[in-house]
Amino acid sequence: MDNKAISKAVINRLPRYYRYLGQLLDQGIERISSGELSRRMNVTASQIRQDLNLFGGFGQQGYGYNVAHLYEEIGKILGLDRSYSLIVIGAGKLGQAISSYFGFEKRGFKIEAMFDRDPDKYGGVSYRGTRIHPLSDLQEYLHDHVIDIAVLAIPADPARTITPILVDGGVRGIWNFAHTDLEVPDNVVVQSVHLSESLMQLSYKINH
Amino acid sequence: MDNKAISKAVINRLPRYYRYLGQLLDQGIERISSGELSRRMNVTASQIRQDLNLFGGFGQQGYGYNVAHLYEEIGKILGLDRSYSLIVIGAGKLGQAISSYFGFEKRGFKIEAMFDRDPDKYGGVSYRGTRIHPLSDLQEYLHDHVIDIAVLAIPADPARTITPILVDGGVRGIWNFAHTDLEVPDNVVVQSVHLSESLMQLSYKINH
DNA sequence: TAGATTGTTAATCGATTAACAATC
DNA sequence: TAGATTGTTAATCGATTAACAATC
Repeated sequence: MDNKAISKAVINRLPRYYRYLGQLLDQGIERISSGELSRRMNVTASQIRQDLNLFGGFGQQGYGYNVAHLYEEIGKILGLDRSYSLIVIGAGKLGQAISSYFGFEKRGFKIEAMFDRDPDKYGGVSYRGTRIHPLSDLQEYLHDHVIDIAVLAIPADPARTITPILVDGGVRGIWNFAHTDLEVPDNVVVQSVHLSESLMQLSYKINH
Repeated sequence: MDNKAISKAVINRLPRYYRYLGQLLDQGIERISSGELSRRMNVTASQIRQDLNLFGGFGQQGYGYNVAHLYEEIGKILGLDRSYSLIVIGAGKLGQAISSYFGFEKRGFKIEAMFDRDPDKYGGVSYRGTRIHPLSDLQEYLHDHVIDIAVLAIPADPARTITPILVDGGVRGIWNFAHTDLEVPDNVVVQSVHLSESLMQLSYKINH
């Protein structure tokens, strides 16, 4: 699947291809050329062909790309052909927002449990009865359950404190919403969403 | 302030510099060399010097950079030396999470109002008494108030529908959490946070 | 002054775009 | 077949890193 080395830039673009292909699929469009997709996505056709070709010949000369096939293949590359078990650390508003977002579950990201320092405070907030455990039970929980991804929806300091517990507990990936970088060993990946940095980039753009 | 052209890559890094400098400031550290900062941030010293030099000589040979001064200057470049009026469209969990995040207000991002198709549903959810208006009042509201930034915490379809109302209403920037691209004229900027794409990037990394 | 460290140029690396032969 | 469009190489562009003279 990953014959040639895939650059970070391409990986960042893949989910957007996936989104547009999903839309085309919904519209009942069967095939698409790099030129037409280029017009819709506002990227060059050349880049589309370069990107897609990294994964092997999905296209066909004179025809273009089969939407359904390409959608499925990109889904596979992104790892969306399997499911993931998640826990959410932090049952505040952000943790609730993530837990209650239906779209993630649809894609195979299943939230198994939530954790909070103060689980009583958030009685009944979670979605579909996901239980909120006390944070002190985290280590034991990870000992008893196989968890692929932990979502950190807590402040920076506790996020740094909890990270080693997650790593020791066998978590493979951390989706980090805390305003801090995290140190993890090579076998664990971190994907950060720094909301305040995104907002600063917006304010920069407004002023320039 | 912006003598030389500033690349997108540098802008994306600025908030991270700002965060680290803020930490140094909290730790009472007065000066920092590009070498020491490089060690802490895991980037090359060369890149730090290149980046910071775009904005004019903040450093001093043989000394390094004055933390407080550099922090302030980067804040100015990011537009954090002024305040912004915001509205949040969508009073669901995500809209609530954003509205109730105290850090934004501290940085001068002031949430003036929230809007929802169904404002009664979310009675009393907002932070510090920010009022939730019916979405049907949006146009009139924007006529009567100067709003810098609109936050879109709603699904893709309504986000596309509402965008022209925001643009006509004089909004300067849109912080977009909807899973869609938005079309806006040149005088309006869009900063998107595509959470589902971020999660897909994480799943890609876990599998490769 | 001597040492440290920046500012800045040059070299390298990587990513994007252009072009066109291959081929469906 | 002729036309369309990919796959892929080469050219360009941009971003990062290395190196070192300038200078505090």
